[in-house]
Amino acid sequence: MKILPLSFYVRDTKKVAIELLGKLLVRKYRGKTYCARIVETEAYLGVNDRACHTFGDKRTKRTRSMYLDGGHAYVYLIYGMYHCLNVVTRTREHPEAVLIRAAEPVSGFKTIDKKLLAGPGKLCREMKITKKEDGLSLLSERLWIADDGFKVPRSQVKSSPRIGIDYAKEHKDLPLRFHILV
DNA sequence: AGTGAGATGGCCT
DNA sequence: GGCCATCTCACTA
Repeated sequence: MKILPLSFYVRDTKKVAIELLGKLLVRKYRGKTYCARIVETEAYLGVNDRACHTFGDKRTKRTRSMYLDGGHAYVYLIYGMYHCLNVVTRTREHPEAVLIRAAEPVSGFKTIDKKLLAGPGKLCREMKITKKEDGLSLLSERLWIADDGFKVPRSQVKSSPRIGIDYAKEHKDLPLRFHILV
């Protein structure tokens, strides 16, 4: 069980999005440890990607942590009631990130129902991830991603358009969503 | 099985 | 004031 090092995150965002599939997301909160296998991600490619919060180099209070170096968490509130967890990639000169859209429970959860963490809002709700974790290092004690040797053959990785970004005009159909085929 | 609406709040213009 | 990188439940068929 190897914690992913900084060098994993400071790379091409699309590559990171694909290689995060099958990795273990681990969260420690109030004495409990939640562990889940990542099965769906989306790449957000920074200042030139209309779907990305940093499109046009938009530096706001919300996007602040996207301008950290790779290996940090970017967490934001959506629809007033849900949070979304992103993994910041590349360097601070390239505000890009990977949205963790879904995972499957491995340990620490009340159920191992595969639907439990299917969706970015549910994942954050069940893993107790909120704005408090925004900007947190993924080499921290409370939140990290690990490789337990689980292999995902590239032939099992399917790409498709990203979800819920109809406003992104010419970028809305880019195949930047990745998930593991069942 | 598939569609539609409501909840709800921080942040941008 | 209006928009969201969502989820759930109620409704149709």
